[in-house]
Amino acid sequence: MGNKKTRDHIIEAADRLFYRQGYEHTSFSDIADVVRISRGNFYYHFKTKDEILGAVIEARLANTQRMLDRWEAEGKTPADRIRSFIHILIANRADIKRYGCPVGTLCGELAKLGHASQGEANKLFTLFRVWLSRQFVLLGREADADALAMHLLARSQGVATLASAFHDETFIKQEVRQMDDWLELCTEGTALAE
Amino acid sequence: MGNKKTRDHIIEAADRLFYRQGYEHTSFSDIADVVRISRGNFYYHFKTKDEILGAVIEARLANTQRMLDRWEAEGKTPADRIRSFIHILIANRADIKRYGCPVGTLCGELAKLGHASQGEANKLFTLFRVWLSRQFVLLGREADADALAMHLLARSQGVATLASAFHDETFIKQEVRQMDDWLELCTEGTALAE
DNA sequence: GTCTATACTGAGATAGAC
DNA sequence: GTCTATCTCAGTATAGAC
Repeated sequence: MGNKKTRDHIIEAADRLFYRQGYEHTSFSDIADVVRISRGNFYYHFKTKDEILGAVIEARLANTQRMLDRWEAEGKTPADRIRSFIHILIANRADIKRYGCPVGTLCGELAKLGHASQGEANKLFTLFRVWLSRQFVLLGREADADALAMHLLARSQGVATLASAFHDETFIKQEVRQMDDWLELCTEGTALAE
Repeated sequence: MGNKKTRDHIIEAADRLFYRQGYEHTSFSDIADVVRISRGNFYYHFKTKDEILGAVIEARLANTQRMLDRWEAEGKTPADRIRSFIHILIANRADIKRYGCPVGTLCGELAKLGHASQGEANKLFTLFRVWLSRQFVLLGREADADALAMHLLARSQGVATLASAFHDETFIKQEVRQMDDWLELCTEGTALAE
């Protein structure tokens, strides 16, 4: 409908700013400055700030799903695909060091705010959880696939949190190596996870 | 100096509210309501909101140090002491499920705000890191003591983040069991961490 | 579809009486 | 040491011109 560009620009700018500064700490002016529109014009595209958040989460869900689909298509084995997940920590290490994980920090903030979009944001986690779980099933770990998925998610989150607190990229690489080793063990038969 | 009670009440209330609602989202009115004083009276005790945050972090640092000292005194072996750390996840699981880890979420928020007290808050992590590292040295893991400490810290953080997102206490217990097993392996000779 | 002007609210902060 | 009253400012949101 009409000009979709401005709306998309707003969502894109809001996405970045929410990640870097947090949702509550980001004002309309902040977004308007980036998009180069007036604050007034803003309300033509979104009636409230919550609405922007909704659109941002929606966009993130779509982008995440696309990424998972790509990993699914490109990875030859389930182990390869899980490694794609593990290695986003490396690919995004510069941002993670500065702003933490985009999913974890957003969900954390919305939880504290008691925000209505909490549930939607948590779906980002669910997307990864279900996808990883499926890969572990393909790996022959039907019995504990979901537990393994949650375990890996948790480790990634922890790495992001500490890397951010200590501004330490080396730590990320170190832990990624351990996760790779751990995955290796997972693929060898049906022994215990660790 | 004079009435120390009100000041302490303010710090205590602010501490709770910052944990549950986040620092930025907590207003003077929120704190004043809990302490049952007027907003005006507030400024007799603290000149700015940042000053309250400083006092809260100071109090948390002191409390954390006391807790570590207690663990040190009570734990017979280094492994026992490390287990004290791991098991705070169990002891505080109800709060963690609702509000995440008090250290991780505060440091995360201050990082996004670009707040001046970021460094002070991160000292909370350092307190745990150094203490854990010392325990691993006593365990005979001089070579990788700090890496093990960071690894354990990261896992705790990840568990707290996901437990909060999925409102899942069972997951906490499950992961704590795995961390106990992992610690067991650490104590057996000088093999690889995992 | 974009702008300017403006209303309204809540938050941090100050002044001064008691 | 605590209160009420008040100031200032930033942020969300609206109205209406262009």
